[in-house]
Amino acid sequence: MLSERRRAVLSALIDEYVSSAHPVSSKVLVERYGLGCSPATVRNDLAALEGTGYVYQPHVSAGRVPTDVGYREYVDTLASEPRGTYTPNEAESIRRFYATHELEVGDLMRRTASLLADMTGYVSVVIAPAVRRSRIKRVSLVAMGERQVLLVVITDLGQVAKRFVELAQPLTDEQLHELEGFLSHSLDDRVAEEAEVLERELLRAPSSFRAAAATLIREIVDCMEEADDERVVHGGAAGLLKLPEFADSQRATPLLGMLEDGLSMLRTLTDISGPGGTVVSIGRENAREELAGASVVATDYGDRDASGFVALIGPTRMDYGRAMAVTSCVAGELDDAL
Amino acid sequence: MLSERRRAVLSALIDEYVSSAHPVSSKVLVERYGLGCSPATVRNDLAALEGTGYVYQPHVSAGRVPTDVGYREYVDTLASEPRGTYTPNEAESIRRFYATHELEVGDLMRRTASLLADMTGYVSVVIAPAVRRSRIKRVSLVAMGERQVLLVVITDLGQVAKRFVELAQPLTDEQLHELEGFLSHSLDDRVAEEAEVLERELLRAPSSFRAAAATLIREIVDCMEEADDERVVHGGAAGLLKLPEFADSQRATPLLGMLEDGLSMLRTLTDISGPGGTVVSIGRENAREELAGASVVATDYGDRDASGFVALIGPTRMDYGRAMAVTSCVAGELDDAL
DNA sequence: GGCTGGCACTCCGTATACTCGAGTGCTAAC
DNA sequence: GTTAGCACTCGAGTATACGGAGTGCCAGCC
Repeated sequence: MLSERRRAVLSALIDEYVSSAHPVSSKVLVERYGLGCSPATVRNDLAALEGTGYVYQPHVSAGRVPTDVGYREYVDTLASEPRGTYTPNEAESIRRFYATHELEVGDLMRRTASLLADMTGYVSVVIAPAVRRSRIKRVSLVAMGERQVLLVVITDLGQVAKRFVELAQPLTDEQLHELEGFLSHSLDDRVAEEAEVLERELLRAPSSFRAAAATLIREIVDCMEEADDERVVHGGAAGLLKLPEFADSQRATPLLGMLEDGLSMLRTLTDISGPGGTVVSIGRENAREELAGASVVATDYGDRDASGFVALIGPTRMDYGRAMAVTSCVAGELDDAL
Repeated sequence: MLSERRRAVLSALIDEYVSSAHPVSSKVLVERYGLGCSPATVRNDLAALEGTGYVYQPHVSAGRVPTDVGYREYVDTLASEPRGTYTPNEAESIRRFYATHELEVGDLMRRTASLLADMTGYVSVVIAPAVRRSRIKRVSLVAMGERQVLLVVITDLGQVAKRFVELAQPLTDEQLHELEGFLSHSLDDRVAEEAEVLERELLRAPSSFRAAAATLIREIVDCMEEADDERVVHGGAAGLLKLPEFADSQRATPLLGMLEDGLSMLRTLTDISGPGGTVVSIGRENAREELAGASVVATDYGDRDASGFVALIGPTRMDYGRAMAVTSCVAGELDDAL
């Protein structure tokens, strides 16, 4: 499809544009990227690349800028012939970052988000493993009033879901304790998603608190699902404004607004990424209008039991090679950490 | 000190500047604020106010803009003669917002932050009650490996502190269960701050796991203190960019950066606010450079057992009356909710 | 056929000059 | 102490001119 040199020209143009943020001229390409031909030749190639939609000219006497399609081509070639875009030192420092000590999931996510943002200057989004797919390890019932109980569910990853529950009938401390034991024991290693199974367990409950157990099992499932709404952590939002494409605050507002709404971030990212390693979604490829000028690089981590995503959001003029390398390296470390 | 009319002129000037964001002329003041005198007279007053440092002129042929000192004067008079700056409807809708249902503290904080930001358009910061001052209600120990234990502490407000702990010696499930019971029972209603008391409890522990109990009590205190680093919630950051003073992203970056660092927000706000109702810190009055162009309105809530802050951060050109009214109304609702 | 040097052309960004108008300070009169 | 009148200042907006960067195309060359 694309001749060897044209591919090289496109690649050089993108590299240059990524670092300079200015339309790239034929002269610069020849001077800095050793293409072994004259500017005039490169101009012919650029005209051809413009014909196929890979680049465009902001105005007649300007250099070329990559289009979303151009980036897509670039990324696809990149993926097939990966090259190291960070130093071994960086990989090593990521490794050391996670080696420090065993962390509880929430901490792990927060620190991961900071690490990603600090390393790249882009916005990072980290999605923790779904609580409703984690194995229940403990159910605690803490009496808070006459009929009020604080329900706390602890999972195998150390995640916690909690909620106040109003019981229909008051229970004595002993009953509550017994109920807690019953729930902890019979739900041990169970997953909220298999709700029917949980209901079945119920039949074994002593009749004295079967009604309360029924309420609680429903509440457990429900509050674990609700806890999932808060498994989105992000970092580096302030860094966004330092990038020229978001220096105009009008361009940045929609994205920052979206970032604040964890739930919509969650949906957007799950739409983009499947369980298939690193995924890149460029500019208008994104379904959401807020991401029209942005690209997302996402990598999944974990196994079927506990999985989530690690993502970077930057301008379409993003260092894709580096972003992909960093997210996959970090995802790999998360795999190990879990 | 300030003559009756000059005070009125300053007040009118600030009201006008707050809503228009443009330097205010003598003419506008007379026309819109019924000062009952001519523009020339107001000009004399303005010149006097400039002499005392309450207002300044960006350039010779511009109107006047309030200084930090001017705002301070305005706020102090405002505080002594409060006037309703939101409609009864709004107070009612705040009340209804909290009446919906009993919430766990984390949810309560998040929703409060959104409410404040939505109502005012400023950035909101909410600080949850200190975990280390809350009463312990339950200590859960969940075995995660040979010697690894997930420690979860639940407090009377439903807050949770957790951490992985590595025990020196492996314990059997029964020992762990017993230890959990011992800790839950002997630390019930205790506060992490009274660490010495906790240590004393230790002497009552059965010798079989006294060593483990010692480790755990230390970890409990420590992780409750650590949990306090994360009790800061904020909202409305994206709204900041819509304000003309932060439209230039260079001005917004430092503030947004600071907001991302929960710990430094916590310190800053605790420095500003004491346990004394609503506090206002204007522009350069703030110790931190990042807040030089911003004002903070903070109100404390809760009692000695469980207290925190509710704050709004906006430009110095802030609607102080409204901000103060809204924060204190919300703080009052939080008082009731806890 | 593909590559290259030369050249005319386009259009952006910047600088300069100019005008208009808003708002002031001052003065003199009430 | 207040006010009307007036000269003055300076910013914001508009028009104009200019230099330069970069292209497209053509003609010649390998």
